[in-house]
Amino acid sequence: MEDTRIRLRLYFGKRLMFGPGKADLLQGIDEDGSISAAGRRMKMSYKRAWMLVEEMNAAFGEPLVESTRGGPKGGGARLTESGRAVLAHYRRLLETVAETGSAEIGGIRARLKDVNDGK
Amino acid sequence: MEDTRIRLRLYFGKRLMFGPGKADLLQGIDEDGSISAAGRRMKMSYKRAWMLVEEMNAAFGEPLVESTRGGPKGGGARLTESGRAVLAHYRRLLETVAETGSAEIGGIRARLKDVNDGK
DNA sequence: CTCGGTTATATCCACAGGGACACAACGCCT
DNA sequence: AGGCGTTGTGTCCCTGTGGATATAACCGAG
Repeated sequence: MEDTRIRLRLYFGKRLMFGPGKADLLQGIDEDGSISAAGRRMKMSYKRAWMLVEEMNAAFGEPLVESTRGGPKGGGARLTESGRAVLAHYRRLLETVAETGSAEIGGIRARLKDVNDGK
Repeated sequence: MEDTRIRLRLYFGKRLMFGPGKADLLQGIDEDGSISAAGRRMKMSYKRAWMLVEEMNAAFGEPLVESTRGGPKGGGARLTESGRAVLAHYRRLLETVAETGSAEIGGIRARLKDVNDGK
């Protein structure tokens, strides 16, 4: 039952798509305080991580990630209030989908081969 | 408001992912009665269309698409009852998500730049 | 018995996306 | 002043995903 994963992407015009990758990256930055550290942890090249951040910051009214260069630890990055809000919205959206969609998802799942839900 | 599109993919184990591409293809086959016609219409190579069909048929207990070769019109394909059911479940799932998720989606959307929602 | 249009399948190849790598800029701390 | 670790940016190259293409099998219609 729990090997069913949902991936949900939002497309706003052609400007931005927000999905699992960006969400995880935001969370990683929030936890690690660093773009590169978050990228390493999720096995994403720094270039890619940085591109995603830039894309988000460009698409939203105020940036979701603030970064600083230099300093004691070389620099770092952290989520803005807006960044945390967007991430929270996305997380809650996924929860809602998992709940309200369970019937339809179950309907599809029931027709799958290999009904190893026993146990 | 309506330029927000939702793409939702379901992953069952590592066996199958069902998403917009396969759903549209199923619908196309249902309407056209042909894999190649459906593929052409949605600008998908026959190879790709056929691969998707094979993947689905292999993953589900009973095939979603039945196909025949030869005959008056060369052959054709049509959805099984199971295929129509899966497609219907997926469509309804998307509707449910759009409804129950509108609050959270709106929350994200509100923070986007270029607030051109004024008509 | 050939024609037509489709399913089914294999081979080859172009191309974009992303990774690896290199390097500059930055600023605090010792 | 120099070092450190990060952000920021460019360049090259590899890979694998899918497109293009070719061909066989199929079968009723005319």
